[in-house]
Amino acid sequence: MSERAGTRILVVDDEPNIADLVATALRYEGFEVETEATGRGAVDAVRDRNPQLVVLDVMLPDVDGFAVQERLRSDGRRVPVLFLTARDTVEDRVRGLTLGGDDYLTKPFSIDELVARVRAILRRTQPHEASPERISYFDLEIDEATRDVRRAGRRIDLSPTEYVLLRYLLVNARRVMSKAQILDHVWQYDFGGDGRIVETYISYLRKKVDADGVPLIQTVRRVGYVLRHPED
Amino acid sequence: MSERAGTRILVVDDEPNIADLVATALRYEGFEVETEATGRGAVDAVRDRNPQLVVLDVMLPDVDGFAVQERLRSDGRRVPVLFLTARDTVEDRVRGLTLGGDDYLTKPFSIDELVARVRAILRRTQPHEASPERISYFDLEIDEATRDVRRAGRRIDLSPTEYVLLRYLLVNARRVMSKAQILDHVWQYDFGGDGRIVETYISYLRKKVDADGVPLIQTVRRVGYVLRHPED
DNA sequence: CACAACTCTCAGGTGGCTCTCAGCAGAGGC
DNA sequence: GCCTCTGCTGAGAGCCACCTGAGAGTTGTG
Repeated sequence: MSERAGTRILVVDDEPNIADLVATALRYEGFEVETEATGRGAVDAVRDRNPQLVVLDVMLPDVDGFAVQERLRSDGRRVPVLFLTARDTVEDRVRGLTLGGDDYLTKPFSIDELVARVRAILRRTQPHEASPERISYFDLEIDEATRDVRRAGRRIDLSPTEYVLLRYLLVNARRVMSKAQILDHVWQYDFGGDGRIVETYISYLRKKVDADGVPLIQTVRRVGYVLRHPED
Repeated sequence: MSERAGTRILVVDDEPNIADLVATALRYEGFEVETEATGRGAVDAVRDRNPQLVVLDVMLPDVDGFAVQERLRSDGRRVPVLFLTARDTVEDRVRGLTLGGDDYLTKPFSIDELVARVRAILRRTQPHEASPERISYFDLEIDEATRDVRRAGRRIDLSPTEYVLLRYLLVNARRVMSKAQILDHVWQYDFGGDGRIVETYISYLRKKVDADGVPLIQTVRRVGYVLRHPED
């Protein structure tokens, strides 16, 4: 975490709610974050502050995100970009993005997914930056690169939502997370339903992860859920 | 990757988009890349920087690519060249190129094909450069030199696109690749369609590659495709 | 010029994933 | 022990990602 203290990230979105949401989440992860609302401001901010990564909305009021990237390129800046796009804008204009270490995420996204992408990009561009590809607790392990999930060496198949939920619990192993926290991190930020969906997905996970072996997914009544060994 | 860190490549194209595309892709592979937009600039850059390989557009505003090559030869430079040509130009003038360690690629090309050619040339000219001609996973193997594809020893016939797609999955075995990534790397850079073509070609590949034996080409719903043994 | 190979589009069908809901079980308070 | 509240889980609806066969258009070849 402390290695991350010097890592500057610029977040560019004209919706203050989204910019705040993303900035807050990234600051909590230990990054230094600044926000901009316009393409023009983004170009200036990159010049001034020289961030290691830009989170960039494609739909901006003045210059669109792709133009901002080209501007940065022609400036000779090699800063990698994580684009935020609407679902229907994606297919056609995203071509070529994944070549240079850039990536994209469709709105609405989940915070945990955003953080995971940010980490993945920084891992590629700053290899010395310590942020492990493998996360494990007891006999449960996740490989971020291959999306492999293993319990005692045996491979487990998870759906996307199940995977993000388990990763969230694993990263916060031994810490009780409330249903509200889980909803905020794992589900898309515009999710309208209530916390009962978390119960459902916990149930799915238990069937797959805790099927054999000690149960690692624990309920803490009226508080939330933890990933923890019963005797730990 | 680290052996490649000292390998300098010069990219010469007067269209900035193409030069950027190629440079970005090669940098991502770990090469040191510089770009030039003119034949004259290319000759100077080769003198100054002494690259191990030149990627050279045949159609340049001032001196054409072949003339640049002759100029380099008469300078006593033995640097190998990968020519980029339009489909309808100069099929005849390109013949005989492969004798000198050179090669060519017709525009529009796919990034993965370009990278493969670059690797092949460097393999020939810098034999110590570690980059295997054979790539294999489980009982599936391909030979880059002969374009042989074998499953459990049995030869498999693939169309050009099928081959590039399979090679991409094979190089990234056990890693889930999104349709966007596949499109960016495997299809020609000017392809206008959407990701459904990937589904079609995955279907073709399955019929040929996974016809007998365990299915290696796996769908990860809402994420992408992987080449992976089911129990691995 | 006919034929074969290849690329790409499209539409119908299928199944996986997400989410809702209701009934049940277990924990904790009294 | 009884009651209430919280959480668990099976069933199922709806959506949409994906699969595949058919065919059109193009290019290469004998």
